[in-house]
Amino acid sequence: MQHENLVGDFPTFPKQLRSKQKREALIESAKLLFNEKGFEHTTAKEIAAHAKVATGTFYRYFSDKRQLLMTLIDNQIDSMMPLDLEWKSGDPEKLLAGRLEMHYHKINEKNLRKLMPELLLKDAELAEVVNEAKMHMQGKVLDHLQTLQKKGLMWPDIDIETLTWCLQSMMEKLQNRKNEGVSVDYKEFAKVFCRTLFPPDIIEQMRSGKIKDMERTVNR
Amino acid sequence: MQHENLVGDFPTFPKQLRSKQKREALIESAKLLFNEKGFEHTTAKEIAAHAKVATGTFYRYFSDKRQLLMTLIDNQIDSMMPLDLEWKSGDPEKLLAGRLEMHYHKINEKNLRKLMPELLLKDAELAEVVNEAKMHMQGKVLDHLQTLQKKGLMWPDIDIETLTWCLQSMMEKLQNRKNEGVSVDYKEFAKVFCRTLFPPDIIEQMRSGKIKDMERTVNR
Amino acid sequence: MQHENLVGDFPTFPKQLRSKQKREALIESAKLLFNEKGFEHTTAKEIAAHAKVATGTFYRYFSDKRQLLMTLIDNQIDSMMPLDLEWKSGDPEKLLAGRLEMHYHKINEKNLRKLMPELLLKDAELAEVVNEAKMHMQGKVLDHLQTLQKKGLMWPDIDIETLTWCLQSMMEKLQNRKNEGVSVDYKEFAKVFCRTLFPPDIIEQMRSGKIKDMERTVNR
Amino acid sequence: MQHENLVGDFPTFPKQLRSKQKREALIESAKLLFNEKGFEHTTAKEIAAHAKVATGTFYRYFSDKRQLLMTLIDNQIDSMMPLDLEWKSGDPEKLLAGRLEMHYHKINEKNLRKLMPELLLKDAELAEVVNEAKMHMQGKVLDHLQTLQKKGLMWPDIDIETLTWCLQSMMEKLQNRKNEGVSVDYKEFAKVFCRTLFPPDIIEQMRSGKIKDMERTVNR
DNA sequence: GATGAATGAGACTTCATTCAT
DNA sequence: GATGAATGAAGTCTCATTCAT
Repeated sequence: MQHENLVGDFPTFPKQLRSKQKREALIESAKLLFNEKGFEHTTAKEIAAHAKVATGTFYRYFSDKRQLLMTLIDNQIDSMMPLDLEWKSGDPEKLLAGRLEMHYHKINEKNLRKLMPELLLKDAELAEVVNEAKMHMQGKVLDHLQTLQKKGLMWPDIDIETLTWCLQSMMEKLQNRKNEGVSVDYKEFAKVFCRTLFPPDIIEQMRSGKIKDMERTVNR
Repeated sequence: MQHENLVGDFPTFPKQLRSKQKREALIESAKLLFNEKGFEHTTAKEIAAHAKVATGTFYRYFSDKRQLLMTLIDNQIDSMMPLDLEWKSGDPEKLLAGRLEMHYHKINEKNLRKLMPELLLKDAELAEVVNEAKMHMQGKVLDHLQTLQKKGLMWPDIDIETLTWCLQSMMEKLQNRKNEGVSVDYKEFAKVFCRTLFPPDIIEQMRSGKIKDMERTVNR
Repeated sequence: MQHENLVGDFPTFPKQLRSKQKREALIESAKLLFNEKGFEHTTAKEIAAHAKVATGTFYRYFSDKRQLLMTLIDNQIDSMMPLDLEWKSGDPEKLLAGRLEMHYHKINEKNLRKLMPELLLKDAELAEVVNEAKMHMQGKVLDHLQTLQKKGLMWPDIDIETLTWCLQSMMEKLQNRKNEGVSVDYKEFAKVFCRTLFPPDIIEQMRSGKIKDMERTVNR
Repeated sequence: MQHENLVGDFPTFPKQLRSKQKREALIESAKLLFNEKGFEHTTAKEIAAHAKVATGTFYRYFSDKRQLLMTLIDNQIDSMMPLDLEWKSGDPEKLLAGRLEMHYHKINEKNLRKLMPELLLKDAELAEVVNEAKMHMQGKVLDHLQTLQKKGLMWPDIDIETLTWCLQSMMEKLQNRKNEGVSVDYKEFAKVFCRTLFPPDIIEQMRSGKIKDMERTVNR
């Protein structure tokens, strides 16, 4: 039969495809609803309904609500990428402002937003997963700052770990702020961040192009 | 007997006293359990049991769990006092380090800890209460920094609101960190904060005593 | 002391008096509240509060809520007196209208009103008490009507028991109606009742005074 | 097989069927238990247990106990149809006796019995629903009696509204009586009702066939 | 696989009754 | 006796999860 041939063109995929779509729909719905009403106040039934599948179907794809949350967080962790801190020559404040904007743009596309805070406090396994990811990022940022410090581009007497932590804290808070719907002027934040990171003379030099290739130059 | 008379002056409010104690016990238990397992995962029954009273007694003192939380937060809000920023002459980093230590010491005595994050996102009334408090504090800090900026003690080209926000963010995060049990080296944080606030030459002048009475000096 | 003498005039009564007053207050409050919100929806605490005594005091005077209800009903039963059916000469409709009015006036002074219906259905003991009272009244009415029938004043072929029951039913319903606040025109009801009781020629005779002493006369 | 096709025409709505059955079971259980122990003393859990479903299932079909009661009453209201009063020629007492019997037979098949009295007094919405139904019926009866009065078949000087109310009251009481399990001799009641409605000469005429078609005759 | 009705444990809350003061 | 805080059993209702179709 012709019909069968037509169908045959997608031999076994349709099922798997539909499956994947349902899974995705569930994840999307969960993300949306968790953000809107919080994990505890979102019911499995609601998620299923929003994803236009039956309640029972929920449990075909996820062993339980918690597991769905885990999945969500797994997805999100990628988005918790560290801020790109590859300094190029030029005005560091402008550069950073641009980086910040892009960073948050990327993040907010797949953000779990307000979800995590309380949850992490109660679920050891969850907390560990997230923490590991944070550590990893923190490490990357740390490396960078250390390099910069070695090159003499940063305050020499500041503890890099503390600084890293401060940076990340502000980044997280900034993200919260965005989540709350407050518009953010990246330029101003970049200014503050730069003051925290670099001594004023270095900023001046960077701005005037005297420090061209920050990756290699050490000129103090 | 005279003693009896003396005692008689506080005509033994046993009921009221015990009442207050029970109320306190409930509050303490709630604080503990909320922090341990989170608001949603703590039941009224548990709180009552932990406070060694009957379930019904819980409802004598609080209309429900949420109201108890409100009480907790009310208590805590006082502790969300802004950091004391009255700059005296002397090394600003040392000064700030001392202030930070004292600030967090005070706060942590009555801390709600990990409680709030998720909750605030969903409960409009709650959020408002807390937000108002935050606004108030932010206002105080803002005033201070504005004064300092006018006196020419701070970076002249930085947006004070942004700066205030950054400071407060870091303060909050620092508190979180303490809550997580990580020990904090206030000195290092003070250093970072000072870099963010003051240009290096000013710090130098403060340190060397050239700026003696920061409250009165205006050297623009 | 004079004062003691004055007081002494009511040597031990005051306590008992106050006691009685509290008891009465409780009963009154219960009557009021039961009528307003129903037995089940009235709490012991409310009754006590309304009577301006402590909750515990309630249980000094009544072993429990149910017992208070029993007391209420005991009081009320007296008021379930049968309608006075002593026929005098004169217009029977006018006579009956007056009797009806007085009857309901007396009843409504101490009425439990809407209370009983459902309650009686569930509490065997309660039901029995009330039923007994009803029987007793029914008996009285029955006697009267039988006498009237023997005298030939009533429809001769009607079953007196059925008639009695009908009368009482209407009386009860009439009371309900009053309780619901509907104003009642006793004259009209009297007319209907009379038609039910007496053949038209008898009514005519009664009206014209031909039947003078209904207690003794039999003139058919 | 043909049979299978035939069955296929009612494509076996097993879910919906079972659903309906559960709903019915709940309603039946509620009716039974409400009558047995009263509304307030019956718990949702009990109803569910009696209907052999889980507690939660109760709440699938009814938002709460009260709503179930509403349903019950809705069902019952149909049965509160007014007594059929279409008079045909013949002995009016016999006719009425037959009508009464049939009327109560129909009603008692789906009776809520002792349920309503107290409930109606407290639940405004409930009371309204029932009252409306009553009004409607009262209206029908009223119309009939008015017609009869205009035709000169009834006591001319009696207020039809009062009479209607009396009739309905007795009807309701009669129903109560049946509910209490007392057997009822409809003949006797019919006799009383007829005396209340019709003057004796009319009854005589009806009986002797002089008033043949009561729907058309007007002998004023 | 999909469906959604069914389940029942457990959270929340009320209130009759007791009891220490 | 009086008080009213305390008790805890019991009712209401929700929702994560299962399971028959």
